[in-house]
Amino acid sequence: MMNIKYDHAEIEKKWQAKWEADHLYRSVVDESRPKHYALTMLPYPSGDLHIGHWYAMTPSDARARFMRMNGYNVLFPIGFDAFGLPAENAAIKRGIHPKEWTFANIGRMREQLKSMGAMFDWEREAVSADPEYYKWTEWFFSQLYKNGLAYRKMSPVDWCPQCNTTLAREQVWGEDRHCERCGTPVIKKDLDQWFFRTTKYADELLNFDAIDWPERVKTLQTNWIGRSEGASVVFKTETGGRDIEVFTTRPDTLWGATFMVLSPEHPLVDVVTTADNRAEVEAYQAQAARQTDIEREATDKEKTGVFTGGYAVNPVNDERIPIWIADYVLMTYGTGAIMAVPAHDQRDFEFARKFGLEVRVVIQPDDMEPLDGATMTESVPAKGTMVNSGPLSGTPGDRSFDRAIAYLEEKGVGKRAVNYRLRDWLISRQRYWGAPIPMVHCEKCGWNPVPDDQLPVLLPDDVEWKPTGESPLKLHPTWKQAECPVCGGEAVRETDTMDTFMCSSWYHLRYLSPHYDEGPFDPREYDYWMPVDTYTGGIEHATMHLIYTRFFHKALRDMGITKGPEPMLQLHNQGMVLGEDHEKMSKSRGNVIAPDELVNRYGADTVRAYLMFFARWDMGGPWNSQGIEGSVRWVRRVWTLFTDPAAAAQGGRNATRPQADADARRALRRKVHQTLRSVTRDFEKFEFNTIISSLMELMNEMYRAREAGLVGTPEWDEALDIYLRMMAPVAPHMAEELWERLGKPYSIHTQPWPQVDEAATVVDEITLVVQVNGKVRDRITLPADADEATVKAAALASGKVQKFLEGAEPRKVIVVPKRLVNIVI
RNA sequence: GGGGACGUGCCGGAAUUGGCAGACGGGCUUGACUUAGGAUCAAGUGCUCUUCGAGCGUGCGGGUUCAAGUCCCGCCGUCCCCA
Repeated sequence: MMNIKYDHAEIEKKWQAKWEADHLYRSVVDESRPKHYALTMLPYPSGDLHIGHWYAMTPSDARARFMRMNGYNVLFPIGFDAFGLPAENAAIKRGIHPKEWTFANIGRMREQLKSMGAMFDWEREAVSADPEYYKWTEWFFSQLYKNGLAYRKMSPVDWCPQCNTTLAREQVWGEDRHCERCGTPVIKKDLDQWFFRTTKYADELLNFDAIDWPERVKTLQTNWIGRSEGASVVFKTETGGRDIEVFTTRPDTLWGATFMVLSPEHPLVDVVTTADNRAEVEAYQAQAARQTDIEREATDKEKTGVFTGGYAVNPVNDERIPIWIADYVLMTYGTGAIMAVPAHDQRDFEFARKFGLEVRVVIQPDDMEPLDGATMTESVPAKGTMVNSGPLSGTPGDRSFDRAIAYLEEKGVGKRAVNYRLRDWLISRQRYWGAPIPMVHCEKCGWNPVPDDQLPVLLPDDVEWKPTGESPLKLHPTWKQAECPVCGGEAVRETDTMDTFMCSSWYHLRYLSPHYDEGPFDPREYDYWMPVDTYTGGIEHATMHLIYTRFFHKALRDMGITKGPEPMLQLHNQGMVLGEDHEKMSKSRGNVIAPDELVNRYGADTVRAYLMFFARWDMGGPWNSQGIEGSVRWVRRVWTLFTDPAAAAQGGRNATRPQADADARRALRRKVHQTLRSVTRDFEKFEFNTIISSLMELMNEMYRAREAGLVGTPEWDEALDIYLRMMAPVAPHMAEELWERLGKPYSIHTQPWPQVDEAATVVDEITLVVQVNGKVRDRITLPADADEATVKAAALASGKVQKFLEGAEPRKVIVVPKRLVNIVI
């Protein structure tokens, strides 16, 4: 008697233990087989595994398993992005050391991850907070520094007063410019900080030729980098003798520049401001500093500003134009100064009208009435023929841009220029729990990197936790003391640590050889496994991690450390699992779904199946605790079908049923191979929800086949075999158990993916829809190879069709082979 | 204000890319088996009309086409990114 009961806890425990003991998921370099590097974004060890982790990882795992069954040597590693602020906050709040907190969380999450039954190669686990890992994070910093890609600069940076640290531009979100992590609005601070020269790679980062990534991500990155072409133009000032450089995308409007506007923070404000205007200017600067960038730039806001008293000279016509300051000009875009062309820029126009400045038309669009600066009620930003523009007057709109630049270059007052919105990556963090920046400062020799043989600069364990806003490293009595690597004298360590995005920019490389100590990775492993073939994770990293990691790869490539144009060839983003209330899950809303409870109750296989089934993976959607019953039933019914196949046959009327006929057997085989075809295609395309529906359909068909007495036929046996192989990536434990019970060789996960027998999928009879004027009126069954004339005749012969024709002669008959006939009258 | 995504039964979602709208699942209704049912099995389930049959139906309004959820134009709504 077979075991009828499906005990998921026992089965999952049994196979997880066996797989681990057998190293079933160990991936090693094997030149004889094609490789496939499947990577899922590494988790932050926050404490507990979230359903979102399951949603990101288990379909990725299923895909990796599918690739493995398709003959690839698959690497599917996992690790932890273990540095970061929450650990430190826990330390401040509860007095637990960040290291202790982090590694305890990792221990718990490791077990939770194992309950997924994923094919992670745990022997490659990498933890970014481990010294054997961050040694190399530091080493990469030194490499970037030595190659001129890391530099220190005093600049106004975004500071989160809650987290007490600076943030990269990418970590500042939303209209109110809040901290990505805690939601607190950021403020500006002038600080000496370390930056990476990401802007050097701006153009290359805009090139996506070598990668197959979602359009959405490419668009986000393109917009983020924000390349615009134009000209940089130098305006001489009358006072102070220093020049103001501006960037403009409209050099063709230069003759219409009737004033200049500096950002209130612009360094030349002090220089150009006259004594009479100084008080007013300083008052305005103070007021602007209190506003957020968004408030300042809001287009519906009344324009404000003050005159500095200073004048500049428009280089194209030598006219004297006043210099104003206004908060709508931001220091962070371009040069922090603009030439104002009110006739052709709306913000400049509003400003000019408010303060009574001249509006001078220099562009006349061909399809508009002649413009008049004195009376126009809004700016005209369209291109058009240049007018009132000295020697360039009359230049048509399609040539104005290039001619204006040529003129500037000829006169030596400006040149073609490209501006990027992308900033250099600010990586300094004034916190303890991060990879130390391996730099020391000596009074005599300045900043120098810690020599490689002294890496890693270890974080001290004995630090004080005070919510002072200062890094504990700064307060440590001895840690800062160092020896200057150049002169051997006394030097001071950098106490800032690195942004954790630095750690995650190269974790895919550390997985290759997590314990290798002659370099960040073993080159043999690199040559075999890299690049990553499929990368999966959330879209929220589009302008952060995914830009950083591309930059990192390219910078390293130029140093000869990595190879190839890109680190990750294909990217797939999963959506988000929402709460049952259709809202984003959060503790405060109380709509969080805990995967551990689900696994206890239903088993990992069922949870995996439901996560793949309930929504399109790239879209995500609301959790439904009622809906998971569908997956529960599917798993259970499959179990019953396999463990009790003869029940129906033995149990009653079916016992007396004659042997199934050839048609039924052929129909079963057809359904099996049709399902195999669509499941294979859907796995290739990461369309998991339709994989599960196809498997459900086939199961329903197999139940009918069982009723029809097909158990024991070769077609039935083939169906069982193929069914389990298709199911193995989705429900690995149950598939393995049933595979064993069928007496097949261990392990199902090393079996080849079945091949579609196209001949078996061929149908010999098809049902055609017959429409009259596009409305379905009848269905006719014909041989699949019936020719058009036969189809037409059969359609017209239909009694129902005749009724609708009412004797009329068809004007047209359209035959779509194997689909329908449309009779037009 | 600019860019992008989305809008399909009561609900989650399918639709081979212009060819039977609503696959698969949840829920619900009815029935069977049961001491019992939040188990299992079977049937039904877009809306409207009187059943047969027909009409209508993929956010709204137009268009192209023999044929539109799918393509085009204009709106409305939701969400995201950038200003």
